[in-house]
Amino acid sequence: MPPSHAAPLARLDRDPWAARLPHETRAALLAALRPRLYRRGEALFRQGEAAAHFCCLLEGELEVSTVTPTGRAHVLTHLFPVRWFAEMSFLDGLPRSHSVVATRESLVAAAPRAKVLRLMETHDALYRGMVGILCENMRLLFMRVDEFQKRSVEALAANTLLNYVPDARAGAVEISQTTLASLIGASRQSVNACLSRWERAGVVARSYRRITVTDLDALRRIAAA
Amino acid sequence: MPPSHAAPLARLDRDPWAARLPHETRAALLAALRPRLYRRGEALFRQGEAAAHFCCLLEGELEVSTVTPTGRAHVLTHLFPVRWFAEMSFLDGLPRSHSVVATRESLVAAAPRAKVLRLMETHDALYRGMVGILCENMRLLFMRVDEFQKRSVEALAANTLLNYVPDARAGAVEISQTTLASLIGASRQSVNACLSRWERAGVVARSYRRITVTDLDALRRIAAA
DNA sequence: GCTAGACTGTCGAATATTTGACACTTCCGC
DNA sequence: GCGGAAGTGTCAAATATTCGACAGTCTAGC
Repeated sequence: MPPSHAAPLARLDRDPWAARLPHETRAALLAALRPRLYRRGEALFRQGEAAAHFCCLLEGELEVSTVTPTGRAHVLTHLFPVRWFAEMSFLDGLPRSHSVVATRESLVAAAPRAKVLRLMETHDALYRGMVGILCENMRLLFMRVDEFQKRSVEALAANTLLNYVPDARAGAVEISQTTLASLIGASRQSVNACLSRWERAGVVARSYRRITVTDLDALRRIAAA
Repeated sequence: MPPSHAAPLARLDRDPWAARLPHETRAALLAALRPRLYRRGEALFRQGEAAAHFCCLLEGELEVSTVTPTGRAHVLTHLFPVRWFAEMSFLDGLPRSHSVVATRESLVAAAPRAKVLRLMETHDALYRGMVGILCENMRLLFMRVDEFQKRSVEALAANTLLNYVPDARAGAVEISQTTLASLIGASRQSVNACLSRWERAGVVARSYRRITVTDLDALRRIAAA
């Protein structure tokens, strides 16, 4: 489905975070947002750049990644709409810790940092709201670290897949095996072998760039093991 | 060295975070802090409890851990003085995500949440300062996730050790191999084998509950590999 | 519609890691 | 000072994972 050009910010009407802001604050923030369409593969910003915007993904999908000092790129996670992001750099003013790239055509609304900072001077709720987003993301990150203390590809793949299921339609997670492997830092072959085993057991179905979860409970059991 | 009972909060004189607060704000926060001595093994609070305090470790060492739904305990990290903590639960008011236990006799100053919240109403710098701590810790956590995308015990152990070196005296990291293994989610035997190899190569020296790094550059090279 | 580039499925050999076992050491608390 | 709990060093067998290779499939973009 192509992103809607007519009323780009319309999707924010149903965003629970924005809804919790005072009416006037919310209106002021929305007025500062500038929507922009990104093509597949296009970068929103790169690791190391200065924080310049507070952003919201309205449609599409974004990939958050880092390059290690040695040059290898690691995918941290993917973002799905509606999702506010880039709040950490915004709040502490330090350079971006990650690169963000559109993995498909995506609609992103961005508010310039200077403008939002000025807004915050009079709208305290905006600052507090952003801290709320930060806390939420930090709790997710803690869960992520927890998952990594299981080292088997089986458990890691199951956990990662489960994290993506909420953003999937009908249990079909649109992710390549190669990317899934990169998310957990394993080789694509071992991930493939794992999925192959699961398919034989009737837990998932594989197809090109897509994994369909057919037995969610079984997957959960594998993830917990 | 036994914690000093005379002027427990004296160590905060040289804490850079507190120093950055406005004089009056800093004084008000310090007035709200109540120092308490914890014995080895004693818990400050448990995962799932309500946020009740904003805390600062003055002396000793704390262990941050979770219990997974299956009941297995995982060590997330250790805290060393001077270190403010418990800011996430404080800011979002949600239950503690981790348990915190003293691994040796430790001096901790804690300020009741209600009192600090009241303080924040008039001292905005306190709120902003706490958000600064949160951002800092989140960036550390991001680095942690990054490290986990290397899966070899060798690289994980090296990275973890490097993280602990700044808190060590003369390169001697006081940590049991068993705990190190739990930090990276590997078996103690493979960690031991790894350390044994490093010792033969002259990178570290092993002794009871202590690992002394003798060739920091070599360790860094291993961590990056 | 074609085609280059990306993704998948699978193999065997080479490594790395876990597991269970056992003897030994260190140190904390009584 | 002693006893028990916790930690260490090492082993061999069983598993799990990586790596290199190769043939085949899919699809975005021209």
